[in-house]
Amino acid sequence: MAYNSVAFAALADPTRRAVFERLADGPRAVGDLAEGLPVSRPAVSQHLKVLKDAGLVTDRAEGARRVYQIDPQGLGAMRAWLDRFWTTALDDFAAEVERQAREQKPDDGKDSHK
Amino acid sequence: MAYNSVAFAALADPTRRAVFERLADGPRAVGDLAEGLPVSRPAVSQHLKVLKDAGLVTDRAEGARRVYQIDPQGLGAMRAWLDRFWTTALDDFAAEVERQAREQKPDDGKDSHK
DNA sequence: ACTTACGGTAAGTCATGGCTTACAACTCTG
DNA sequence: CAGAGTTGTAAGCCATGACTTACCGTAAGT
Repeated sequence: MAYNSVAFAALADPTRRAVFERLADGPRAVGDLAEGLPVSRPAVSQHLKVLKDAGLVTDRAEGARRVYQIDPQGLGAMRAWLDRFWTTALDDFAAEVERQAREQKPDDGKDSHK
Repeated sequence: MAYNSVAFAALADPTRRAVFERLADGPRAVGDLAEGLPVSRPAVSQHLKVLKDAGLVTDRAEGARRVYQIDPQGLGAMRAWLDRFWTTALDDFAAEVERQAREQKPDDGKDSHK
């Protein structure tokens, strides 16, 4: 419930989004994620902690390595939050278009014959 | 296209999300939005600029006042971005559950030898 | 034209957080 | 057991950004 509040902050950082996008190809270990990214491995480790706290990824031990993968939980919370505004946004947008149309031709009575 | 990159950063801030949520009730003016929030009016104005640049709100002049409302554009971009990971996340999650189940009872027929 | 209301912008302060290097803990291999 | 490989954490530096007050432009009312 309180997940989305941290989730948006988690995905706000470009580097963190890059890490998250890499996880879209499937589960990966930390060092594997780090190489190719323009930041150090500890930085990636810190980013993964933030993503984990946001409920966006999960981690499991695999020998000496630690494998991370995308967690549907945080993702679902964000989708739900956005959907709360989706219909409202569309309604407001439609109303705005209508408003502008009335502004364009104020002579309109009731029936526009063409 | 490049909208979602700024959109997540825009919704990362709690105050900005509060402003955005207030807009869910319908279009409002700046001063109207400001009162009730724990920050000054210029702060709200700055937040609205960020939300506007992110394609999350639109503004129109209404006399001396400026009315803001939610814009479907940025919202749609975010939904699209999240949906790219949604199916992947569910697949990975299902695979993880399956993996843990195999770990619990290694006598299963699939790969019982090690 | 003067005054009031509304809102965007500039300048400056201060906390947040992203990055680095250094170090500690843990696992596997020889 | 020793050494290499893999990862999390601590400490410190520094850029970003959220907030404030002060100011300016614009629009309506008298």
